[in-house]
Amino acid sequence: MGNPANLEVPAADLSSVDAVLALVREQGGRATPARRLLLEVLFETSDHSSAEDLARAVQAKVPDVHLSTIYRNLEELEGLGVVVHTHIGHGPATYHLANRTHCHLVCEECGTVLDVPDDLFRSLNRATRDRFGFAIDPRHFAVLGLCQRCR
Amino acid sequence: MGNPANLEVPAADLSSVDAVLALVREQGGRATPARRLLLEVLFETSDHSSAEDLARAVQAKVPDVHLSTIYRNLEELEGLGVVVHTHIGHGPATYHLANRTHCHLVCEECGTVLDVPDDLFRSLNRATRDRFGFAIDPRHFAVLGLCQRCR
DNA sequence: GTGCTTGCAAACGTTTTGCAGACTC
DNA sequence: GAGTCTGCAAAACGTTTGCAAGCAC
Repeated sequence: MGNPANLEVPAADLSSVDAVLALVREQGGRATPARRLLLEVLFETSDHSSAEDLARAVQAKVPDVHLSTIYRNLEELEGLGVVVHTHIGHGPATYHLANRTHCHLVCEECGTVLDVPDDLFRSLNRATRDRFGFAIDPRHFAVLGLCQRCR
Repeated sequence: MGNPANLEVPAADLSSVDAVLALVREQGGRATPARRLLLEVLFETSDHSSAEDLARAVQAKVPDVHLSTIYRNLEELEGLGVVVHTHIGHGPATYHLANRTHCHLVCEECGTVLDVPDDLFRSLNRATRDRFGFAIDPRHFAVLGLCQRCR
């Protein structure tokens, strides 16, 4: 209610890999090695990882997990509210655990990514809502511009 | 100065196709048929056109202009400050004459695109500038969210 | 054993690039 | 004639999909 972002995803239990796998099983899914490995990597990683990055990290543990499996699992986990993806300017989408989401400012010049709190967008959200009935989701797409150094 | 957006592009003379072609020639470029046709289409079109859309419109006049030529010319014209491109959610980039730029709100659910005035972003720009030294460019990427109907 | 999941290969949509010939100035 | 621009084909990029075999339950 006081939340400026609209999150359609239900809040899932993200306390551990096993908790997520239990949720997966509850929904009729299976606890496969590939899925567990991907979750382990997601729990270990904190920065902005593309599907390719995640695949590399998983493959460092078990080599023959295919990139398409990573994509399919990310999609599944996103539907469960476990994972969220963000588009950071050009280039590939990045994926995080849903409880680590935040907004991004990306420099068009040097590509620097600034992680910023949601509350920055509160007044924009109020304005778009009042004037257009539009509720922004500032986490899904980054906002581009010029960072301090490049201006 | 009172402009919330930072436009690196110099203000080009966009009064007519010929004015732009004169500018192109000034920069050592040439006034080719393909380039003239693309400019004509850009002057005639007002809505959000992808490179493919523009190619189709050009090809309706002269069939054998290739899509790669459209891309190359759009890139050139963008460097000259004549054209600007915007990313509207997923899907292809859209191109406009630089003097017709504006900001976009895009519904994640139904895809509706709302054209909105720059001044909506003024307070966000102030906040990112004060707190992070970051000057947003709200025209380059659309802001996603949920429109009135889909909420 | 049912049926979800996987690896692989191949396609996808958008954009970029290498090249030889054609055109503008 | 110098150098830009073109069409074409092919590649690049991130992502999705079809399929038969493989695994979780």
